[in-house]
Amino acid sequence: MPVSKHPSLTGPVTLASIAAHAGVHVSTVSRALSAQPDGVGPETVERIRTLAHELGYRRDAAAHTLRTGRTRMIGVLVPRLTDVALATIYDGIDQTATRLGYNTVVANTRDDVELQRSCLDLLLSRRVDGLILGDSRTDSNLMPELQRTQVPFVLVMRRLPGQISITTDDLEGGRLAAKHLLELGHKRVGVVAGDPSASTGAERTRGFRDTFAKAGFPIPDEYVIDSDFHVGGGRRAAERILRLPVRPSAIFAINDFTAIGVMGAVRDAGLQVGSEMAVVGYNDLDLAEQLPVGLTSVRSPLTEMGELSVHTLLDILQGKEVRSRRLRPVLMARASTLNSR
Amino acid sequence: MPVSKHPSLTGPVTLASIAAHAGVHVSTVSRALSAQPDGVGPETVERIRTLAHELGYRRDAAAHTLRTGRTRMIGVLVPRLTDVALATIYDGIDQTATRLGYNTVVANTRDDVELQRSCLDLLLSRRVDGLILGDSRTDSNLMPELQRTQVPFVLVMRRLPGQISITTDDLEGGRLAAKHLLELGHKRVGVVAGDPSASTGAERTRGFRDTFAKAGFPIPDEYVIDSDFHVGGGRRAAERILRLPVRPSAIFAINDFTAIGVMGAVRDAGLQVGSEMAVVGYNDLDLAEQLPVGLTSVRSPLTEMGELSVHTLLDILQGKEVRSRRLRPVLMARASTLNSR
DNA sequence: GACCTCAGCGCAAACGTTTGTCCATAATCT
DNA sequence: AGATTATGGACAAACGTTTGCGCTGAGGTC
Repeated sequence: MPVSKHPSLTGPVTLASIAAHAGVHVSTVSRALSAQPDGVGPETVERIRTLAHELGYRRDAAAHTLRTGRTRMIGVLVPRLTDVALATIYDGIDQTATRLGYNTVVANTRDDVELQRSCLDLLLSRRVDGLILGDSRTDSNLMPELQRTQVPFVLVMRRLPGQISITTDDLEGGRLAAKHLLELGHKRVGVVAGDPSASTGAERTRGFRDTFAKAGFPIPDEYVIDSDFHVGGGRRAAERILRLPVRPSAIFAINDFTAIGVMGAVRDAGLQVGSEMAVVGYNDLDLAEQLPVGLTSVRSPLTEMGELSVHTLLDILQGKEVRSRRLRPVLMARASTLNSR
Repeated sequence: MPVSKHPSLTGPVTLASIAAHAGVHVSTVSRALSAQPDGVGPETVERIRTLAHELGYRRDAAAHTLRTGRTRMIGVLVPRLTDVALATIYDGIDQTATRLGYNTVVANTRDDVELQRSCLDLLLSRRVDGLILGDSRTDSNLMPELQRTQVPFVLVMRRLPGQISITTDDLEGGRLAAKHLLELGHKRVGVVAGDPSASTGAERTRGFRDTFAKAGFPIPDEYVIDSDFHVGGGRRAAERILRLPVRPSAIFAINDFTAIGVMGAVRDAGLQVGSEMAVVGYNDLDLAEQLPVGLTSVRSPLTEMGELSVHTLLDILQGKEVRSRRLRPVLMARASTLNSR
């Protein structure tokens, strides 16, 4: 416990103040407090360390960064943390980073290109050692600018051509959902397609549509509604789908939150989720299984993606060769489709 | 666009390098780039600013902090961001802070007292101007230590006696839930009580139990199960409640996520949520309304709590007098209780 | 025309670290 | 015993900003 046994120094406790107390030079204190105290006697190290602890010393991050040029910080950009999928990835990132001696600082860009730029500026001016981007979009041209800064980065969750990324195989995920519905006999289906500028939205939708097309049941464009990635967007998109002249028997939603919105719309249309309208989500958040009607969902290993993105970034920082990874999705079938015999 | 018209300077662009280009002193550049450029000619300001922009200058946060002692950063501590309620609060915090010219840095403490301390150390060594704590616990003694650091802070979501906090009136929220169930004729109910060391858990539960007791139906201890705040914890607690010799007709869950876990357990026990087992949640996340069985929930203004906590903290920073706030909760009745006639 | 004012800018110190270099003392070797 | 080598520590510079102060010269006042 940093008790104030040494009331003489009231101001902020710095290396200099510790040095004054210990009667040594500030550089000695610095070395004594460093991880490998070279060139300082063992008992001096001990004496200084306990003194520092007693005084409640905390290394000043700003000064440290200024001097060394390194922050041991990695910046993370996500669309929004209220999306549990992204929050889970960030959780994986933060845990792994912490374990490896790094800190993270996260910013929400709301899928807004302007905000993306300003958040990036912020992180760069904080001199992050590297970046993990969870919000990459095909309609933004941040990448060339980013590469000019020389700050290493990896993408997570969403891909972009030519960039290192850690994602799930979203094409395959879309296919899995489609095959599942096809096996259950669905021929006419709707899609809540998410944001086409995000690779998640685009690829999950494409994998899904391609599979239905190959099976002989191409999905007309009016059955595919773009949306955001949230409950409200799913709800609104589903309302449009349910108003179509020929109602589909199943709806594939781009993620679990939009799927819940779909469920709400289906319910309010007087239909039973599962028996009268099959619903498939994506990500398999832990709440999917517990919903009153268990939600069939394509599981993607979110925490693992977070971990992997940190490891990849750190490999880059150490000059290692790295490659993109696409993790394998798995379909978890539940009542929201299985009760649709 | 920061085009590299000036290839001469390849290194990082600093005030000094701009000064060299412009043929002025570094201090002039500093002033020209500051918000109110005093003592610099208007045309010099203009010239330097465009030059800085062309070179892609970004103020070095570390040096700025080191010199000024201020960071315009506020640190935020939350149990975990995968909890949508906390993520929403953080979203409110971050948006408001950004709007007011502050940045936020968040850390997850997982309701772990050890982690709390180390995260706090981290934020303090980063010299945050103030702190917003969303993870305060009655079983941790961080407060005295924190007060010694002189860094201003406010609590959000959870209260602690004697500290400035922005919360909802959780006692009242618990009462609202109880009154609602009493009006519907429920006499024997279970409670998924959350973490008793968090004021949210303790007070929602207390308000709920007190109201039932006053109505003549005290809730026995074995019908009140402590839990965490997540889906899995809700599920496990509900499983225990459902195994009780005399099964209750309703379950009050400490938040919406645990309520979803309760719904899963109820469903798997072969009961219909709503008609056979009423369920009440807390927070009214936007997904509550859209669930296959709409979840009755006590709405708490999460985003507003976030905003208010920032304003309060900034008021403290400006030396203003501030007071704790308890926002009013509202019960949103839906199918998970209304279909339980 | 001498004096003052003040705008515009340069000078230098300081913030708290880290780290290469150097010096004194003590220990080791021949 | 003298020369050499570790060893423990001091010294000082540097990282990029900000900011109080001082200097110069142009314009205004009497």
